[in-house]
Amino acid sequence: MGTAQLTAVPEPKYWHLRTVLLRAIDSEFATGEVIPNERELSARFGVARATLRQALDQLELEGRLVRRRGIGTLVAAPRVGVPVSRREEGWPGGSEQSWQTVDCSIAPATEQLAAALNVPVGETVYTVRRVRLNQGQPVATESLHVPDSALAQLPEIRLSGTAGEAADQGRAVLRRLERLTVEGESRAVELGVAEAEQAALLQRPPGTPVLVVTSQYASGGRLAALAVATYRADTCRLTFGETGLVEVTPVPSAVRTAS
Amino acid sequence: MGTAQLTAVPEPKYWHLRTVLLRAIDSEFATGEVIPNERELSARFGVARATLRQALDQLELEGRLVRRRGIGTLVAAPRVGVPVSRREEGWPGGSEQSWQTVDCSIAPATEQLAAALNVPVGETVYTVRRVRLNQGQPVATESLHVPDSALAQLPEIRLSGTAGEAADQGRAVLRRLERLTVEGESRAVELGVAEAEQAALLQRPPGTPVLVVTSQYASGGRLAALAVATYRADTCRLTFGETGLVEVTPVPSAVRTAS
DNA sequence: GAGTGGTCTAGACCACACT
DNA sequence: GTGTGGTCTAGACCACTCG
Repeated sequence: MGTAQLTAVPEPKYWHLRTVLLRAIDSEFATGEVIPNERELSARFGVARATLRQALDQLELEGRLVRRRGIGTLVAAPRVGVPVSRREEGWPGGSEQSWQTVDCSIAPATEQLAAALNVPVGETVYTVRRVRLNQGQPVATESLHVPDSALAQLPEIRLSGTAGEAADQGRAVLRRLERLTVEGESRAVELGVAEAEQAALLQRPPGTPVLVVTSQYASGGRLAALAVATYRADTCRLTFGETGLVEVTPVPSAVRTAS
Repeated sequence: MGTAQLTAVPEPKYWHLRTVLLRAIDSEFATGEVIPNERELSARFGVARATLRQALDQLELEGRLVRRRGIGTLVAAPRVGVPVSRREEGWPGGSEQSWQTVDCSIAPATEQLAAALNVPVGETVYTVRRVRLNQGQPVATESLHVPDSALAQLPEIRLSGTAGEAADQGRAVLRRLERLTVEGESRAVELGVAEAEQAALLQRPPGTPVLVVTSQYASGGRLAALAVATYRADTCRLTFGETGLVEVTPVPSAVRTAS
């Protein structure tokens, strides 16, 4: 008991390591720089590689590190702010260049989907899949579900190009949606992980943490469309700026006052 | 090459395990039920315990499982929808019972905080810390930063009770804020991890994933307050319902059409 | 081929909750 | 005390990127 009261609260090694590494990457490394490899770091700190990796896992979840197989571990760039609230961004017709239609499928509503769209089971539902790009990199995927009955009052659109192509069909659905007057929209955000399909579109391995944004669009007193978008949690900060009155501050994630 | 094309894409074991376990908890277990312990599951599936734990980690991140030391691993309840957009919820004065003031500190703005609030370094800033409760359980913590200059035009409030108490002081600041007319607010959501202080308030271990909500409130053409709230990512689904026209659907997280 | 991160193993001990 | 999840170890091999 001679050395008592040292680290009276035995904080886990990996958590302490995270703190040490966080300070290091904040002060000694620049964005995009590679930090020493895992075997060297684990040796330097006198821990097993698995323990060191636990610390790196945390920092990666926080978006501070990026690990690339065969390359190394890099200091991540600050997260990019991605607007999701304004209709111009989330709804077809706005800054179109940020969304890119992948394909479209037509199928009768499953029980689950029918309940979410508030339509009878078996009703025809269009599903448009899109990818959102930011500076050339995919940051989100989206599945936009539109029941056929919501499009019924809208004029049909015939495409000039090769009809029948999946992506073209998706674009046709989007064009018709543009003519819809949206009276209300509500959104929900939660944490999820990307399954194989979405992970591939995001160019990330399965299990990648994502922010799942569920958007409901109301028109004519009913639910006209349901969008489920998954944003890369490591690189994205979702912004809901109703009014652009105040510029978005960088990231005061750990704002502390000396109390 | 006799057994070729079997599992041509060698999916990691832990990912496959996750899929199997997910199906199991969806079909064979009820909310709150404990699933077999890790040592038994790892034996049953013929994998090391660390590999099994990797699968459980994923499911816990998705909010499907809750692990309690000394107890076991339980099937988690569906995430609760937590409104964060409407002023009545996030701004003082609304449904007061959901937020509980912890304490308040007064300090000159640090460089970082000054930049975020757009005030000169050293200006007096009130910081009110609150905890948001949902059905008795803490779901979020918040630090609300208010520069003194934003309160200058508001009448002072003298408390009837024991003045000087930290929580009372916080409530006094909140009461004054209620009288402020807010013209604009913008929000950002990103993924983070809870540090020691916040983790304790949320009754979770450090490193717990959280959804960090940064809110800016504008008044009189300037930034009047900055709130940084951390919501438990495992139990919360943040809802941004501008208009309550459409009820929020359960969770169509993996809505798929047979394509 | 050399170096990197990703996966997996088979153990060990600890902290905690119940009985 | 017994059983649970939490941490940690010291290895091994694989998949990928590069020169």
